[in-house]
Amino acid sequence: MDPLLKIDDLLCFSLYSANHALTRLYRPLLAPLGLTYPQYLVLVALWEEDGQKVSDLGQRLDLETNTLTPLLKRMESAGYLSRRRNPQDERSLIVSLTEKGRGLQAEARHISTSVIEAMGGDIKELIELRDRVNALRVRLDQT
Amino acid sequence: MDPLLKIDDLLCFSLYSANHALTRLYRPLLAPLGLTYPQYLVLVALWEEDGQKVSDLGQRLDLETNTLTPLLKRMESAGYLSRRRNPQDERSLIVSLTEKGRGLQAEARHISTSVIEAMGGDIKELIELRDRVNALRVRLDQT
DNA sequence: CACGAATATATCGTGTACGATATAAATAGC
DNA sequence: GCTATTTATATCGTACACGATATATTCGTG
Repeated sequence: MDPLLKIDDLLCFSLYSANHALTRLYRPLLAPLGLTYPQYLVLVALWEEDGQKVSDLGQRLDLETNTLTPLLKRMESAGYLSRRRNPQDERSLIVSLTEKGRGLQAEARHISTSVIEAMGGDIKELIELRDRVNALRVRLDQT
Repeated sequence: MDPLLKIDDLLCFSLYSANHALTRLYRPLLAPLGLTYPQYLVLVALWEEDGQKVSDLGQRLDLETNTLTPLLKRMESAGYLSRRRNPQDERSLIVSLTEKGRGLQAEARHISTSVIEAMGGDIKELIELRDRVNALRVRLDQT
């Protein structure tokens, strides 16, 4: 049988499944903050640069507005960010951190540490894997 | 700033995003067959071993019944598989391929080829990446 | 300046994911 | 052989993901 047609042989399955495993790892770490894993990624993006447009976040996270709009509304309800129309262009929406949203960054350091530890702790190895997976992602997006 | 707190620096994000990119790659390939990517993975698992219990599939694919039950019902409606109670133990459900479901395996070879090509085509490199990602997944599942 | 095209976000429908809970069948102890 | 427990699947509620479509704002061209 084609060796690439067994479930454990598929790179696509290993990525699919590793992503699930990561979500499961993050869940209990983020639950106390009332955050999901995609919401956490939004926070990371905003900590890196506050006041982004929805389309900026979409580009950074590779998500469409049909995913982001309801997600951002939930985060707004939870008090982590604000959504305001851009006065320069009323079509676009500026997403900004609240004080509460900025404050979570301190907690996040602890989460990062836990995740890296669960992944094995070898930073050099993790960075190499990250770069390879990122390279694959870029290649796939070009298609 | 902590270099592991920038969105592009997170291994978790690269996996999350590569998984999305893969789903997008598979979508147009699977759409003509009326299949989603997780449904395709179920077929791959059944091509490898037909007549598995729902719990076997769950273990192989790392999914719960709350995900699999509706997914398998949709695939049954589409005529790709049958769901029958195990006569030896009426609690469990045996999932078996129909003729139609088995027949898709020929088409899958073409899909596999397209995907590998989109990934860059270097099988050796892909296998190495797969093994590394799988090792990470195993480590995460142990936690 | 009018109006069609382009842009930015929002809405809708379907399909995963998964925690929590429910239901039904089998098993273990007594 | 009867009941408590365990096991296997199913159901429910919430939250992504995303194709398709809608709405509102801006831009471009005559």
